[in-house]
Amino acid sequence: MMTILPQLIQALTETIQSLGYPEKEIKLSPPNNPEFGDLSTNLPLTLTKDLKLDPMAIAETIKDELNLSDANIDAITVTPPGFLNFKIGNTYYHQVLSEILENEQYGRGKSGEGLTANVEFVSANPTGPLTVGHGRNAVLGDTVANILEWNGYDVTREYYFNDAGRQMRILGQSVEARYFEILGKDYFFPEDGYEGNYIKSIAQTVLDEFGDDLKPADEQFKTQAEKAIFADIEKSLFKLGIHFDQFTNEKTFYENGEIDRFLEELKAKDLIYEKDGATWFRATALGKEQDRVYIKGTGEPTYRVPDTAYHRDKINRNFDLIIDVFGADHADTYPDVLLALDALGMKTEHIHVLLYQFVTLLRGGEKVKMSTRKANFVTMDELVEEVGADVVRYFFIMRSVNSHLNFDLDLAADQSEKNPVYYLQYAHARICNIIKHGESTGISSDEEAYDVSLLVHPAEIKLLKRLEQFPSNVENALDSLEPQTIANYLHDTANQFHKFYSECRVIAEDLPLSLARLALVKGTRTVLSNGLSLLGLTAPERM
RNA sequence: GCCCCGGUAGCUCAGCUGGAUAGAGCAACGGACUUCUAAUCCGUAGGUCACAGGUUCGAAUCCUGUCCGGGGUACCA
Repeated sequence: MMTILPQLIQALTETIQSLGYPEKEIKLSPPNNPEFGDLSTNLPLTLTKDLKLDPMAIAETIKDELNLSDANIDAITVTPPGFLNFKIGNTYYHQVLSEILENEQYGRGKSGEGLTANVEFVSANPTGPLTVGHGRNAVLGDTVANILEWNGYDVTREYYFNDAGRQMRILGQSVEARYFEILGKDYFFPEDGYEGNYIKSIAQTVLDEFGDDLKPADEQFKTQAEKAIFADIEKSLFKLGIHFDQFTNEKTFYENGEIDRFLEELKAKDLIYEKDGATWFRATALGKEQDRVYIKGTGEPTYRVPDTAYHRDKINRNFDLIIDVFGADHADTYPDVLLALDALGMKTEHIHVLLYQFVTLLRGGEKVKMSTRKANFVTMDELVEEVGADVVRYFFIMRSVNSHLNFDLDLAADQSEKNPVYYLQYAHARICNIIKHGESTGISSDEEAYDVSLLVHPAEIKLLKRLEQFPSNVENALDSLEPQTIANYLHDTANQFHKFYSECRVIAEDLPLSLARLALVKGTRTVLSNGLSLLGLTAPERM
């Protein structure tokens, strides 16, 4: 079936050509006011200047010249100051419904077919449990990966971590201190050490497994801490329905020589120099305001170095699309990474950074200050335990990444029955119940012929119009990488369904109408269920 | 100082690649269940889209400036 939008654009293009008008990009969009029809274009307004004519007159001329006999257009109108409006015939929407019912995967796009994508997200170092702060990253990354997959991409979900740096060293020392504390021996708790109780239980585990004669600075303190914490992190992610295809360790790039090689190459381009006992990256030579330290006086590289080597590695793995999900605190660092890669002649245009603003947790109306080190945080596990994975995912995905997110714990927990995610799921559950009810009374559109053209009630048509927009909505989410648009779409669709439900009885005396409405209800279920699964939410059959 | 993000209803936020009368949820008020699920629907009330200029036929949306909040500007990540 031909979608109506390209059909209209083509007809308009041909018309302005035959009229000898200059070529313009043609935009068609649904007007706010339904009285103006289903699609409107400002084309006449954009032509006003070139033609030096009244836009209303241009609109009338185009209208008269348009040949839309093949399309399902019921009416074309012209409204001030110069809009051209199209009213789409119900037949078109009836065809859309038939299409949905033939295709369980309605809305799936093909633009990523044959392409690969890498989505790097979470990437929290294993120094403690995942906090709510990591939750936004995790849900965002996983949802974007879902969207890419749904559009045909072969997606690798990747978690990058660092177990060679300062944070991890202090983690090991923290465990070591608790170990000797348990043994009643002298111990040294590091400045900036990790204070959480989980450190003590890791120390106890080390004691149980390795005995009481470990010496200070034994590797096992750090190794066991990392192992235990990583196991917890993976468990927490699993509860949110998130899994990773690959974990990449920063250490790899030291061991395989990539970092040395990378530094050598920059040096060959005179982008590396020594000053004040440190090694610097000459970013100013590439247009930046200041140079950056690459290797500290202590001999330890700064995080930019392995990060850059890691990104080079991702580029070399030949993904068609590379996505990094970072918190706002990384806003200033990734440009340096890209800069160094550009300087080495690597292509970076296919790297997209998804930068999200921070989450503020509210409890009892108060901001909850969080620090992993101080163990003063709300973990993802606690949150998921309290409100459930669906609510957590929906809360994190329903807002734009550019917005600071206030997560009110009391609201999420206490008023969970009024949570918007239930609104969507309830629509799905209602649908399932209607279908079940139909079957119990011997009415099923699976078994009997139905006639979609019986759907003419305004509530039915409005719902159909929503369903028709699902594919373009998904496409839009893919292009913009803004998953909240899908959440918004689903909310509107559920709203249209609930209205339909309250106005139109599905299973009723009129058998042909019942069957047609049952078909509409099933089409709605397909859209809701596909949309919910894109967001990683469950689609319950009962609530 | 400079850079990034935000400022829209009482609260949390959509809408922002310029369109026609600015929306939702929560909170408030008033209606609708002998009916396929009332976790729903209908209605009322609620706005100087931070402020000031500019561009345009048209600005919440684009540009400039100011103010406020968050983040960054580390030899932390």
